[in-house]
Amino acid sequence: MTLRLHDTMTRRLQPVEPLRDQEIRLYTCGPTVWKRAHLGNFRTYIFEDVLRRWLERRFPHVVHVMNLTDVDDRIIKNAREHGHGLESETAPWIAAFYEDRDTLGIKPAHHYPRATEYIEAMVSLIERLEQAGAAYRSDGSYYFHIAAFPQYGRLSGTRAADLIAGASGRIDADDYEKEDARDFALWKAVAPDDVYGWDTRLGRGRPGWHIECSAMSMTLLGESFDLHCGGVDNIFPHHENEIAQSEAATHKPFVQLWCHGAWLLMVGEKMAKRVGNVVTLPELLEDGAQPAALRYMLAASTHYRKPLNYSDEPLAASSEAVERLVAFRDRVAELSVVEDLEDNRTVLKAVREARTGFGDAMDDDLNLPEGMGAVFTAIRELNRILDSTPVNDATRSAMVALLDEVDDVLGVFPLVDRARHSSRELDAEELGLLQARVDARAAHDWGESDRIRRQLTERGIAVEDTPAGQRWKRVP
RNA sequence: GGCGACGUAGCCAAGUGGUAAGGCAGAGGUCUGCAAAACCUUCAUCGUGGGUUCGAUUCCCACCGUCGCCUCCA
Repeated sequence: MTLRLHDTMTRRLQPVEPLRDQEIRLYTCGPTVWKRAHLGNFRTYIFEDVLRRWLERRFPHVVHVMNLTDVDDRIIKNAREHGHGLESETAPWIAAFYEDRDTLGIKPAHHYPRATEYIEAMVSLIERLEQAGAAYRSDGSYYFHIAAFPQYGRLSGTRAADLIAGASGRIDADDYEKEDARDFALWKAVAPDDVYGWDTRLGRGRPGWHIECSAMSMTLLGESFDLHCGGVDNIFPHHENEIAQSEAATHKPFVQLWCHGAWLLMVGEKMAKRVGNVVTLPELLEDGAQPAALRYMLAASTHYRKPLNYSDEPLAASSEAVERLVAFRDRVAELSVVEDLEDNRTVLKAVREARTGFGDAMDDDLNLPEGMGAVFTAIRELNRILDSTPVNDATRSAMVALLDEVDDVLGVFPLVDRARHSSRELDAEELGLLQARVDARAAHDWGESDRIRRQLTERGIAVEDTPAGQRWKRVP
C-alpha cells in the first residue's frame, strides 16, 4: 500500500510520489521566534514529526527543512525595547524552541534556515518577480502584484475578489502604499537610520513574511519539491502567497502536496498568543505533565486534521494509554523464554495483523488514532496468551519488533525511558524499606508489608508484587 | 457577508451502504494474603428533520449547534 495524504490544494487524498528519485523533500513552517512556542504550536510540529517519521519508513531518503522566522514586526519591536540586535532577541527563543522540541522527542529537521541568513536569496527572488511583472515598487517597498497571478486563491479556495469585500476589519492595518488592497509586501523599506534593516539592491529594508519561505525552501529543496506543511492558519495567506511568489518567478509548480494540521483548542477556543489562552511546555511540566503523555495526546488522541480540545482529561487518558503500552513493553522485555518450543502461531498472527493494521492506517492519511486501535487490540490478545503460555525467543522478538515499529512513529518510549533514568536513585532509607518489606513478606507478616507499601507510596514509589518478586517504580 | 471544518457512549476517539475499532473512566468477575498489572463480562443505534435505497450512522437536502479562516496566529 502506498502512503496517501490529504492535499489541501485538491482537497482529496493524493499518493505521495517523490518528484526526484526516491527522495522526499519536506518543508514545514517553523516558529516565529519572538516568544516561547506554546502547546498549540507543538501540535503542528508533532504532526509533522509523525509525518516525517512515517515518510522515513516509506522512502529511502527524506530531507526535512524547517524555517525559523527570526525577523518580523514583533521581534523588532521587542529588540527595540530591549535595545539590542535581532540576534540577541531571538537567540533565547530559538534555544527554548530546541529545548521543547527535544523534550517532546521531535526529531530535529535536517536544516533550520533563518530568514536573516537568506536576505540575498529573497532579494534575488524579488528581482525575478519584478522582471516578470509580478512585483512593483512603491515608496521604496516592494509588493506582489496579485493581478499578475490569475491562479491566486487556488489553495485556500478564496476568490481573490472576495478578499476585499468581506474582510474582517483588519485589511487597513497596513500603512504601506499598495496598488491593490490584496497585494502583499515582499520587501518593506525602512528609514536610513533604522538599525533593523539590510542595505540591498532593493534599498534599505527588511523582508516581508511570505518571501522568506519561498526563498529558503527553493534554495534548499529546489524550485519544485514534494511536501509543504504547516498549521491550517498558514493556508491563507501565507501559503497562498508563497505559491504566488514562487510560481510567478519560476513558472514551475512550487509544491506537489500541501498538508495542514488542525488547531489545538483550549476550552473550545483555539490556543493562540493573541487570544491569551496559551500554555507552554515548561508550565505543563511544572504541573506534573509527562512528556510522553503530552506527545501521545498531541500525536495520537485524534487525527491531525481534526481540532483537539486540550484539557486534563485527554492528557490523563493519554497518560494511561502510554502506561498500558509501557507495561506491555516491559512485560515482553522481561519475558523468560523457553527455547525448545515451536513458534507461537497465534502470537505471530496477532503481531502480523497489528502491523498490517497499523501500517494501513498510517498510509491512509496518517491515521495514527486508528493505527493505535489495531495495536491495542493486539496487546490485549497478546497479554491473554502470555498469561497462560510460555513462548520461545523468536516469538518474543516478533512482539518486540511490533513495538519498535509502532514507537518508531509514536515516539513515546524514549521519553518514558528518559524520565526513568533521570529520576532520583533510591536512597538508603528507601532501599531499607524495600528490603524490610521483602523480609516481612517472607515472614507472611502482611500487616507490616502493607504498612511499608503505604510508606513507600507516600514517597512516590509504587510497589507491586509479581511472581518474580517485588518491583517498584516512581510515580509522578 | 464569503469560504471551510466539525457534531459517534460519562470523557477522548476510529470507522463503514448491511445493524458501530481503540483509549480513559464506571460496574461485576478471575488471579492475588490484600493490592497492582493482566484477563473475562458489561456500558452507544452514530446532532435534529426529511429524502434516495431492499437497507444509512455512512449518500443527498434542510435545520440546529460548535469552531475556524477572510493579510503576517502552528
